[in-house]
Amino acid sequence: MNTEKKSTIKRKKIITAAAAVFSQKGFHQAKMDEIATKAQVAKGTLYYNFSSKSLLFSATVTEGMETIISQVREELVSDLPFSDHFRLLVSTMVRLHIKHNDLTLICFNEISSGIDDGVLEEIRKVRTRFIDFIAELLTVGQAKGYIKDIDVQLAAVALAGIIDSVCSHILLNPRKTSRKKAVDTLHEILSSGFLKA
Amino acid sequence: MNTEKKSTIKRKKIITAAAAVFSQKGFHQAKMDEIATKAQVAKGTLYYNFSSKSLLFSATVTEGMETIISQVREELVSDLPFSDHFRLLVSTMVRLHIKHNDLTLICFNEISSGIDDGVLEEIRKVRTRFIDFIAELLTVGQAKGYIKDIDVQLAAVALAGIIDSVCSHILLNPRKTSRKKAVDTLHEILSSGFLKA
Amino acid sequence: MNTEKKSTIKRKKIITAAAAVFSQKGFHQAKMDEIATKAQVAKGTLYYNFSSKSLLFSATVTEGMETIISQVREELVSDLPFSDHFRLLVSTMVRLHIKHNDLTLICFNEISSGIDDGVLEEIRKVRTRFIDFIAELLTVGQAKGYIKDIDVQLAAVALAGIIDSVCSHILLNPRKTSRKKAVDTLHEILSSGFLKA
Amino acid sequence: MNTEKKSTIKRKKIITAAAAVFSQKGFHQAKMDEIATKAQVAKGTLYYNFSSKSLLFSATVTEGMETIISQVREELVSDLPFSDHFRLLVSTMVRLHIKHNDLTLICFNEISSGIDDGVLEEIRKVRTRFIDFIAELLTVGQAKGYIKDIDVQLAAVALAGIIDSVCSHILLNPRKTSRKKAVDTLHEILSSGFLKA
DNA sequence: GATGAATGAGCTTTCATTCAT
DNA sequence: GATGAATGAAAGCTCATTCAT
Repeated sequence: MNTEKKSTIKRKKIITAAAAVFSQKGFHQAKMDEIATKAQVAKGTLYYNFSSKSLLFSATVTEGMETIISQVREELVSDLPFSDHFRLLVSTMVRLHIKHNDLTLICFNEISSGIDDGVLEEIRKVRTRFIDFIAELLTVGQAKGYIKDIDVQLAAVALAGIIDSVCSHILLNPRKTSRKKAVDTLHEILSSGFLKA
Repeated sequence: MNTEKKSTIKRKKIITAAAAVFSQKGFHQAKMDEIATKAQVAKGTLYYNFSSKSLLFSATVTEGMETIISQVREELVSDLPFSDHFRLLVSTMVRLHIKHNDLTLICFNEISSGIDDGVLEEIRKVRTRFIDFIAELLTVGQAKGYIKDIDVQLAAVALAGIIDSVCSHILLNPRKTSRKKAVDTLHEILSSGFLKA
Repeated sequence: MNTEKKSTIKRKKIITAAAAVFSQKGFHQAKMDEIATKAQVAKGTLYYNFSSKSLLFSATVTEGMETIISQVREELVSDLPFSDHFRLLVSTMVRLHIKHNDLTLICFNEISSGIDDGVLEEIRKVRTRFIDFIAELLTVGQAKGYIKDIDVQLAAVALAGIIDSVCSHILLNPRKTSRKKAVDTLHEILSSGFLKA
Repeated sequence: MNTEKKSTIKRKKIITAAAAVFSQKGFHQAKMDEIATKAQVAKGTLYYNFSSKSLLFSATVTEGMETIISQVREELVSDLPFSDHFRLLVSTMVRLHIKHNDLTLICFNEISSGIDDGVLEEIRKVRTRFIDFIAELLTVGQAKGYIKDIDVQLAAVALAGIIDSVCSHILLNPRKTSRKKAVDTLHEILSSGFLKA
């Protein structure tokens, strides 16, 4: 038991370090050396726990995204009337998106960059997993009669994209754009679109 | 005249090949050897025309995006009534986004991954340039009284993000999602939002 | 103990190989491949131990020169009367200069050729270190009343130069010039100059 | 005639530029591009006049050294009594050595650095030519009864080495060492050696 | 005679991965 | 389980040289 725990702790240290480095540098620019140093572990230990860089990346992303999804789920449990609930959804997603910027960056931007095909597939699954989760939320909204009768899958993709884009913009231009204003605008657009009634 | 044309032609061949390889493989996985082969020039010629991989990347993105912007501008000249015009805007952007998938992929996804700082800055400028262009279109719509009084900059970011996300989805799941349906859904969302009236 | 020794041994093998190749080919013409082959290690091992070619060069020169200096110092310990002692100094320097031709060649000839500035500075320090060592010997001679009252720094530079030049000449024309004759002539010149009394 | 002159002028411009660049950067670090730029000539023109970099180097050194030798010869014509004449020899050589530092640097320091064998041979000849010239001066001195009966060839090598070394030292430490003091010390050593009478 | 765009062999350096300890 | 010295394939980049104009 002790031994197993010890190794579990090391595994976590590695994943945490990996998440930080991967998100900061991107897959190809992240070096196993740096991850090992940051995790306070010898390089060999990385390979003892994950058989390749790609697999470490895969594990990092997958586990991280699971965490985010469960956090969103937790925070959305509420008894607010729907109009407030939709606003909460938007602001929660923005907050968590920014908080876990490392992972979302990886998950939404590093899709193309020439990683092992097998691993790429894994990353896509994670992304799909996230989209499905959003679609699920939208379906609930439709069932309750608040959300329009549109293709939830596509709508989820659109929602993820719009939030990712706006959050990245906030992080890149923190002076020009306040988070509150961003949430307001997002909420406005997502509620009733661009056009005047 | 002939000499000048010749060098221009070679430059273009290189840029074209670079766009293809960069978008397919991402910056770090794209190899100068492959670009050279695809452009049917010697590797040295790459460096004779662009002093580094980063600069070639930068030139590829910048020139490509300029092309896209001017194409959108061209296609949007029309005398349609506004409701149709907005639909045209959406469908045009989707079409061109998909057509120039190489460049949009690079431009919207390769922002983080450890490229030279100077070049990164350049890429950001290109992205900003595109956002500004969209914002400009939205401002015109506001002036004509069709578009809501929202922050155009943020709205442009949102618009770019939503289109990018949906187009990537179409390309990744060509069987599941037809382009027409995607445009319809996008138009619906962008016109009047997710919520029932 | 064993582990430490092993890495030390490899380091030494590399330095030895590097000294041979650098002196034979000069800094720019020396190839890391050749040094690796000669040291019987993989090229990566060179970089594992020395972070760049320049630094390997620097280490090679510095460590080598230290060795020479301590050898000269050892061999000069003697109780000979001064007149013999001065002859011993000259012949010892000639012998060691020729024996360690690799290093002296590097140290006195490769000063200009476009190496990293930082490393160049290091090489200059080594050279200065050697000159200072000679100056120290001359100062002792002055204290004992045998050596003229001249600027020891300049005299040391002159002494190093004359010996370097003559030794190179011997090595280049081994048939024409015997080492004994060279030492005799050097001793004559250094003792009482070119001019008749 | 006109055409020939024109090409001669270009040849000279190239040689001048080459001397500057080679001496500043050393053979391997000197780039044909830089020489062409400095000579205000297209790169092809370099190859039109000199079939390779090595040959350009060779020509540069040879022609330069010829110039120096004839300058020394000119300046040494004098009717001074010998004691003054020897001092003049030393100070003249120092002055010209420093003035033509480019060439002397090349000629005395770039001998080893992995240039084409054929060219290396050429450079050695130039060096020998210079040594022979000095030896010739010494022989005259011996004939006149002022210079000791030592091997003139070796003595010339020694003289060249000592002057090269001291001059380099002056150039490297211009603040610490005045040229006058250097000439005085050199003259003292070369006249009557290091030892007290 | 003169040019400069084009070439490609060859170099230094990086870094994921392995394996003896 | 854990380590880190050692590896070597692979990549970006340089630059002397060529040749069509």
